[in-house]
Amino acid sequence: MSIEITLTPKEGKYLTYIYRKQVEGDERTTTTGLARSFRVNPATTTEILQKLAKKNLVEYTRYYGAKLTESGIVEAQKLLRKHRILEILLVEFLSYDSKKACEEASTIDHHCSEDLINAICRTYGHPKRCPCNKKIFSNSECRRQELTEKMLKKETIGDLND
Amino acid sequence: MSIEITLTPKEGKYLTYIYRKQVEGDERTTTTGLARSFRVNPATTTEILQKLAKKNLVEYTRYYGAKLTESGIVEAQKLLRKHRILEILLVEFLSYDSKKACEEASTIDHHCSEDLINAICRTYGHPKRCPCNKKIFSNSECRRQELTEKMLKKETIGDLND
DNA sequence: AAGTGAATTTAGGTATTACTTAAAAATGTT
DNA sequence: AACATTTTTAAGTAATACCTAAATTCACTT
Repeated sequence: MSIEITLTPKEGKYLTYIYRKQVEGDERTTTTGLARSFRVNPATTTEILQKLAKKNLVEYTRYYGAKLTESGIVEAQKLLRKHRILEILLVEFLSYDSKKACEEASTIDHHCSEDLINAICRTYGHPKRCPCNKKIFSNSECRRQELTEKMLKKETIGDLND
Repeated sequence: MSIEITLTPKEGKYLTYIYRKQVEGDERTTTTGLARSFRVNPATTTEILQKLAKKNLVEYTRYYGAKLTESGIVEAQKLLRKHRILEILLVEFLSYDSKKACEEASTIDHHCSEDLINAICRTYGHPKRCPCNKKIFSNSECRRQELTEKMLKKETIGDLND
């Protein structure tokens, strides 16, 4: 198994912010850009970028900015998947409008286990898009769990017929 | 409006623990009892009890123990409501077994807004019991929100008929 | 190429949460 | 009243997430 990556909530938020910037075509994310978005002092941003760099999630160049590494991209996509799957639950099942759904999802996404997200994902048939039409990245584990579930059901049915 | 009560996640867990003890008939909760349950040093427990006392949620007597105040009971019930409503979602909608549901609910209950909990509560028709049959405390705000929702719907229909 | 102004980083600091150990104090039990 | 146990206090640690002020680097202009 690969080495565990642990992220604090804020680190996660920075990571997904950088990811979104990158998707929009920005080669790098600057300290000031982050500082403005998160309404914090640039010094705070520098600190978090350094932590993300130490965890090998961003390639950080002093005085220049940061871009995600390969595993940074993977982590960001995992987090965005959590966020977007939650949005689906909120909109589809609880009738949230997509803006409120996004806000609420933001406060809990980091705390939700992958298991929970996968359970929602399976319930909605592995959706490919969130309510605002952004991509949801597929998760092989999630599909594997579904197969396991089905096999268990078959076994149970078998037992009943014994 | 009443003064805001803010609780850290751990303070919340201590509060609901004391509540449960009280329901079971225990007049007081001791430092050692808490320390054993949370697997921490008794000194840690003392500290948290003092903080809860400062927030007027427990009546804490040195060397004796703690019991909830009126507002402590209210807060504990709010937290337990969150926890139990989440359990319903996990069990009913996502097919969790009740043990796993409890574990997962514990990791997110504190972070869920009252709005989110109310939305789930309304979806399930203001359930009175969680999957393990524990009481879910009713919330007047939650029912009020439902009435508002219905009135908005009526208005919309009215508009269409204009 | 040097100077300047803006962006960025470093250094040092604060507050909060949640824990620890060790020593002091209170309790209750015989 | 003495002693063992429980509990508290005091002091300290580590992590998170901020800050200010000063130093550094960059980028642009002249």
